Amino acid sequence: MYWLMKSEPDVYSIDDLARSSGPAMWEGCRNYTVRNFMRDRMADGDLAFFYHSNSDPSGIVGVMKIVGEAFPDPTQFDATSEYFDPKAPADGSRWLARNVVFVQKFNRVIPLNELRETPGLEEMLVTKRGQRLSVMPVTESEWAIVLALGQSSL
DNA sequence: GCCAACGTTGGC
DNA sequence: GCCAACGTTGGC
Repeated sequence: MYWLMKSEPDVYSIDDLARSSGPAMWEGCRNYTVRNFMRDRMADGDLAFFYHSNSDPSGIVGVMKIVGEAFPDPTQFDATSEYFDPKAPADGSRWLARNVVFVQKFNRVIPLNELRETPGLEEMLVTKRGQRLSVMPVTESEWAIVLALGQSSL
């Protein structure tokens, strides 16, 4: 499957991922729909768009790859972390993380506005009003269209 | 910084 | 199990 995963670049950007020598942990997701995606639908080797949220402009900035399986997010047990969850069951099943590796940074940001205006992306979840999931599926045709935009030098 | 949308919590 | 209150996301 294909995915879109959001991060605020002030917190973690695609440049941070590109600098990372090995896999990076995608942590801190605290939404059950996202948890279920990461647990049940996401697979080793899946590709994902890296989306910068709360940015100027917000948009898709590159591609990464999921490596390995889901595992308990260690930040849920870390009292010093902003992601600490005092009610998290000890088995770690409430909040999961995934490892990701950098694949490519696009020549340019593909802003949300452009996604909304691009034929074929009318149903893309990230363009929907009120859509707040930080991890969401992308269809194969959406993937191909966005990838072509990202590899153009417009 | 505003606020719409929507997820989560908790009283009942 | 309903639903009001509250918290969070994230575009603008």
